[in-house]
Amino acid sequence: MSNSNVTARTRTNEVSREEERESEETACPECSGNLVMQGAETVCQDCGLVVETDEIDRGPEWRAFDAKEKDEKSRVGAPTTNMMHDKGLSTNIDWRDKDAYGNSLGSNQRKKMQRLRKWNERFRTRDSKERNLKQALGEIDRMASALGLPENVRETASVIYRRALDEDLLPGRSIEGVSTSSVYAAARQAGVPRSLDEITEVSRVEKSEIARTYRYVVRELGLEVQPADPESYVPRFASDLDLSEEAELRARKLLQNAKEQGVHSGKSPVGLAAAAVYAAALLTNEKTTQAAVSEVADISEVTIRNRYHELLEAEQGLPMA
DNA sequence: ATGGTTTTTACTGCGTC
DNA sequence: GACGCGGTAAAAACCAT
Repeated sequence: MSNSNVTARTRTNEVSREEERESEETACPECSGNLVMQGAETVCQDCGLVVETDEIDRGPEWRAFDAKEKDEKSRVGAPTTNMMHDKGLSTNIDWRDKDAYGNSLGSNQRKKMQRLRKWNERFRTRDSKERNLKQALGEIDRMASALGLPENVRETASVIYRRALDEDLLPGRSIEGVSTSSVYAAARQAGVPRSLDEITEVSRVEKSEIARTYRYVVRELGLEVQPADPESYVPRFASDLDLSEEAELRARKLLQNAKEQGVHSGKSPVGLAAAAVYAAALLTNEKTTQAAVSEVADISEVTIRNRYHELLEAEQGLPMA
């Protein structure tokens, strides 16, 4: 250690100690975004709020006046660094089978060292997974709030991601892609689906990759995601279009009806929902255009037309509900 | 890769305000 | 004339094989 480390520094005051304890929470108090260290400051990744400026002083609290005194008073190792994910605190075991004096080890010792290396490596990769997870969770949170998804969806998305990580599904796939897929799957499982297009809007990866990764994750994890229920899109579309409760109910009926008759197999759920909403608006004499529905549902007008004809036809076949 | 199905794009004609 | 709506043909996207 160099002599410059020996300079006296003031002790950390009580206030910053208090802050330190509180900042163990990694969420930003303002927007609950991720916190990151930038030099001596802890700032929020999302809103830029500076949470903590008063960094703990990690220098020695004593002074030494010569090398001998320093050796006596020193009781710590290398300074911590932010450049390594674990701040340089993890253990490294040399690959050489030599002891501290450079002598070769006996065969028993060699075996022991091999075992130690193995385990040390295992714990270290666990650390890297933790870090990976942190980043992914931040992403999941960001996307979920951008999509207006409730807390429990983020929860399940995190669980899915964790499982993917545990099953070693990550190698070869981007963190982004997998976390996006987790959000997509979680939203569907929770009955508040978002279309792939909507997901793609807020993700940093392309649609094709999301779809591919999503399929992969679902398959490998044996996730049970039934095809999205068109009905679950209805409330959102209806409220986006300022339609009445009545219209919303009407749309649901239309869909249930269609479901019983099996008209909807193979058609995109979003298209069905959009068509039902449009048809319902018509039936309740509320003002909407195909263009408007197409807008909020991200579905072409043509598809809406085709679907809503089918819906009405199905309605004819059955007694009015 | 291929073929079948669904969705989208682009365009056209009709009626209404 | 612009707008909403309906229809069509061809292209594109998607899916299972």
